[in-house]
Amino acid sequence: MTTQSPASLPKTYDPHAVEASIYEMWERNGYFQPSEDPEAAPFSITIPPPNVTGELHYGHALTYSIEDVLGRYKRMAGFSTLILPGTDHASIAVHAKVEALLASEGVRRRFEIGPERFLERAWAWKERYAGFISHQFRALGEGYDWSRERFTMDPAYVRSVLTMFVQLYDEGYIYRGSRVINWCPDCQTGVSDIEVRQEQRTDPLYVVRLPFVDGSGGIEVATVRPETMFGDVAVAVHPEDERYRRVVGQMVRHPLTNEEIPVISDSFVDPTFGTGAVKITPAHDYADFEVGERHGLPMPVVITPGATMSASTGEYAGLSATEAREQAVAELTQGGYLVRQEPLEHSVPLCDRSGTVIEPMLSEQWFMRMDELARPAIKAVRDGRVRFVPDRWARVYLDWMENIRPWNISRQLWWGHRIPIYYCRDDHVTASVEPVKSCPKCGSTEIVQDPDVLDTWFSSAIWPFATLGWPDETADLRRFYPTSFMNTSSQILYLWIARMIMMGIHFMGEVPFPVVLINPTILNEKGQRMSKSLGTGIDPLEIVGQYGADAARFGVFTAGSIIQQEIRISGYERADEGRKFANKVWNVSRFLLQSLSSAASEAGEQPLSLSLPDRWILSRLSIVRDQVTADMESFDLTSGLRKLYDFFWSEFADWYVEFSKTELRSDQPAEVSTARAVLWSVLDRALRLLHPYMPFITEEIWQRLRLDPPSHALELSELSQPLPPSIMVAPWPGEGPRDETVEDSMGRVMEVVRAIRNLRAEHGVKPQARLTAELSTSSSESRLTQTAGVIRDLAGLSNLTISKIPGESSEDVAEAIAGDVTVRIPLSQLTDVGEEIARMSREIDAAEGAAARAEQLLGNPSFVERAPAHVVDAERQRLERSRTTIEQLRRHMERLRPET
RNA sequence: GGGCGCGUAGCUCAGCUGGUAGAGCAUGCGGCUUACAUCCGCAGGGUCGCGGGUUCGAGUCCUGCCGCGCCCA
Repeated sequence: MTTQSPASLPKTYDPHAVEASIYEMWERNGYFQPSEDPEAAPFSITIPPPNVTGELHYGHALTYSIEDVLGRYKRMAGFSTLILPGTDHASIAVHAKVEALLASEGVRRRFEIGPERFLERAWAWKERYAGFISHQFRALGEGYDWSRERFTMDPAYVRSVLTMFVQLYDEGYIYRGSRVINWCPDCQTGVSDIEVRQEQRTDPLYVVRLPFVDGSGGIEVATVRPETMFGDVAVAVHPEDERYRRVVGQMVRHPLTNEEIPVISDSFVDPTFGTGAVKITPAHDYADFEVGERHGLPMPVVITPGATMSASTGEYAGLSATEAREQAVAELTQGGYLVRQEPLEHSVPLCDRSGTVIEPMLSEQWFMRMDELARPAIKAVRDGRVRFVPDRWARVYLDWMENIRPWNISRQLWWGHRIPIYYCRDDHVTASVEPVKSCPKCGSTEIVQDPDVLDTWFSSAIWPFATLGWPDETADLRRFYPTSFMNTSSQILYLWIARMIMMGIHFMGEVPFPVVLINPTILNEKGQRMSKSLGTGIDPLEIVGQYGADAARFGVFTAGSIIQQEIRISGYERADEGRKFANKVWNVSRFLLQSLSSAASEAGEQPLSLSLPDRWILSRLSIVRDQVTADMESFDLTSGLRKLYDFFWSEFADWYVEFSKTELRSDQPAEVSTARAVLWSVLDRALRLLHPYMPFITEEIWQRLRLDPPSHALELSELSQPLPPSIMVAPWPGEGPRDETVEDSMGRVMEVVRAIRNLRAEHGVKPQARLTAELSTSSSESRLTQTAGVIRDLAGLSNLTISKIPGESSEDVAEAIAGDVTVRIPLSQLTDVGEEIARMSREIDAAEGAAARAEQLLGNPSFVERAPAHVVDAERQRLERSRTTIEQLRRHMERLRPET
């Protein structure tokens, strides 16, 4: 951070010169840590932990900046604020990365080097990449408490996970069982249902005839996977299907295995699909597995974890599934069993992680019973103890929760939390957080631990309290649980949000957070979901490097509403807009600091004497303050930032700063010192409002601003000496004065200025030319006389006269009407009469249009009768004003015309 | 098949409980006006996807279609 004299600001804001040192200053002073003040209410967020191997893309900048904006706002508003950062160990993702690395070294499978060496490599990988994410967070300005950073494989966190497992095991929620699971042959592990995505494909459907053993014909079944026929144990038909009623109970001879299998009836069969008869392969199909269970059928596994045919398939053994399929089709054709084949559009399960086709496979795994745990979590959302923003997501959550299925929590991987289950030689099972040395049942010391690890999402389910120290009753846990807010993408609503709510209630007795903001999916300019691994992501550091962190944040908040389902980031236009905005803020501040430090500031103590423009900007700021505060509370962060943008640029810079130039030149010392105080305090308050969004530039300017507030400025800003050391810990601006009359008056003054500018532009008057103008109004002229100076300066006038009623002009004039004010400028100062007449008729056309519309509305009796009084009244006034305008302009044109 | 979101100016998007359509970028004209040319002033540009309906009045509510996307089965 620079500490030179306030007046020596460079002409252009350079984010890169200041950002790193400002962040370092915040962190060094401990501003990211929660205040110890026992009076301060807590506000806490445990950030959604990114994958430790991943890098953040620009979409993440939205998620994580939302947390930072809320955190900074709440901190300023007096809360003891904790934003706790961390990363997730991402079992499968790390496996994929490390195995790719090993492959490049010629190691084809992790099994070749064994778990110990593999884990060494995994830790090395983690160490190398973990720092990168925190670097990205810092570069974006996220004010997280790094002293409390957590990783899901930290020793303390591991203990939390094992404690969780053992308790759930002891309570009977976790059990070992054989079920058909989603096996990924590429990742070499099972994955849960929600880590599988469906893809529509068209494949040949083979219709195969299975002959009855008694020679009385056969039954036709259809399959897209003939290679699984080695695992067929039955043929099923619908119990009410008349076509097959007689054959239920008969045996058919399987053409590939030559074994006899029964025809059974089960109502799961869809009689309208295919032939209405289906082969049952319990070990390799989810639905067939359930049929197999219901009917007590054998469940032979015929495909190996490596996706090759198992030894039991005879000459097929060792073939890949594809090879086996071709060979089986050939054999069936040859034997005359293949009746026909036809194309079928169906959905194929793919591994979310690797994209490989999932092999449904009977396997022994650890499962968790979810229905009972889901019940209170459903209730919590129904009661509103957890609220979704936007609220439509509550239904998506409830739909899933109400149909929840057992969760396969074991993974055949090495990187992760090893399942704390120990077996002795006699297969006694012990669950224990601490390593088991001897079997508690038989005393055997031949103990082996279960080889599998837990699903990563199992460990993230306790993130909101494990990070705070659970199962220990830490001070942080007492103070900051439940947390205050959670936000994430819709994609992990089931994987993570639902499970956190269930586990929070189960272990802590309270929901983990009252609000879940589902932020929009960020798409790139082609409309693809932004993802580093798909190569569709933009590195936020690239944006920060090009435009600065504040601009990068501005870009992500203004690209679309954060309430939407998706936001498309097309190019860097919004970040560029943010960069320009930052420069605008910078230059307004630069002007102000120069004005404050100019020689005239030695004018001595003067009382405050607020002019109309002063009162106007103070009132405008009060309104913006209230709106931004409301937007923060309702999480409409896009709206809040837009309002600040408009205020800074279109009101403060474009109008008030220009007004103040006139006031600062005044020969009245009180006027000068008041303008200074107002400038200072408006900038101060506006910077504080903007700080959560654009933390760096606001800090950089505020550090200079705080050095030397002009007299009376602090009372307008509700601050007192000594000023806070950083804008981060300065108070959130309180309510301020609002005055509608003042806003209305200034609105009319601005309208007059615009009218004159418009007149000048349409007559092609050079900007340097100074004109004389005459203003007249039928209503009170005091606001015009009060602001004559600023009107003159802003409209480029050398002379300005103000009168009560428009009189007759002694010379030809151009005329414009701004509300109840008539503006006249002698035509001799403008280009020509023809131009003025053309302009007039355009004006008259516009006024006639407005009048016609109002007339039509007012001519409708039901409008006058039924519309609210103020709407009708507004139309009447509009009509009257338009008519006056038309009349006046017509008269004016009459006078001009004879001379043309 | 069920659910959800989107379709507004050339482009990207705002438009809360219904009351004469806005911003940024782009475009045209004029300007280095001592904070800013990363700027200033002025201007042009929209049958708010299409059809019905409710209403005095609909971009905003209801309904049906069309197109794009996401989620679930």
